[in-house]
Amino acid sequence: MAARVQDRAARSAPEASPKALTVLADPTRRAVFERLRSGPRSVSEIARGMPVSRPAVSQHLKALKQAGLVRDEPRGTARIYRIHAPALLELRTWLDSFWDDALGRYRDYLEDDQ
Amino acid sequence: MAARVQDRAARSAPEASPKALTVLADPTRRAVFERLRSGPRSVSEIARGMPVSRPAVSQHLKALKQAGLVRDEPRGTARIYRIHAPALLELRTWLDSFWDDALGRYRDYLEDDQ
DNA sequence: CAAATTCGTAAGTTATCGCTTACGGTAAGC
DNA sequence: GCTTACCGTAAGCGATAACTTACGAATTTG
Repeated sequence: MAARVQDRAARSAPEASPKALTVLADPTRRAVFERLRSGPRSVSEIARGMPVSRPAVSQHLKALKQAGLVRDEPRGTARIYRIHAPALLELRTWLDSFWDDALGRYRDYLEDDQ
Repeated sequence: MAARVQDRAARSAPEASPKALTVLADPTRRAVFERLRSGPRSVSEIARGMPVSRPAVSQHLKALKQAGLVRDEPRGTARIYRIHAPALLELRTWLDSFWDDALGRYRDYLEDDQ
């Protein structure tokens, strides 16, 4: 079991944490992002029924785009936004590597407590 | 393939997004959290070599604790902090459900482009 | 018991962030 | 061609958040 701890330590990679974490912190921006979960939407469609103005939604979409979380595409005068999966994978990878270390140490912690 | 899309839509759960997301947004606080990745540490040990003061680290630890991401334990005059894995699982679950929808739609998007 | 170490919190300051209103630019409809 | 719809950005404002310094509480050490 000492070997297990050593393995985890070796796996602790000096990995950069994704920008997605910073961007997804704001609740309103998260709501915008989650509206794209069921499929591509235009800006007006996203803003419809939200407690903030349409320009505010545009600003959130800009931030999401810069973080690589969404892609946009013109469609007449409208602009269609969709979730860009690869950025989500990056976040997932970061969390997974973290999860490996944390869970293992958590098991050790519980065993020691026993 | 229409059935696949339908399955994904049915799996779209009205799930609350974890507080961990808000707390892990700040880069400095993320650095504090990542210092606990290799094992439990005292506050002074965490603050050593960081660009912010020790009280700042204490404040970050307080936020992490309120989000359930860390647990603390007195040890003489010191206080030992460690990562609390279950909160990490909650974040992982949120991301996973998101991932299912996004990845499927991303595949559809690429196929349509083909 | 006194000195030293470790830590949390309060108070105050500064910078950043999210929002609104206002405006201009572009494409579709009549 | 003129109007309408849709969108991005600039400017300005208010609120929040992160940081520093200062202080006091709790524990160990000599």
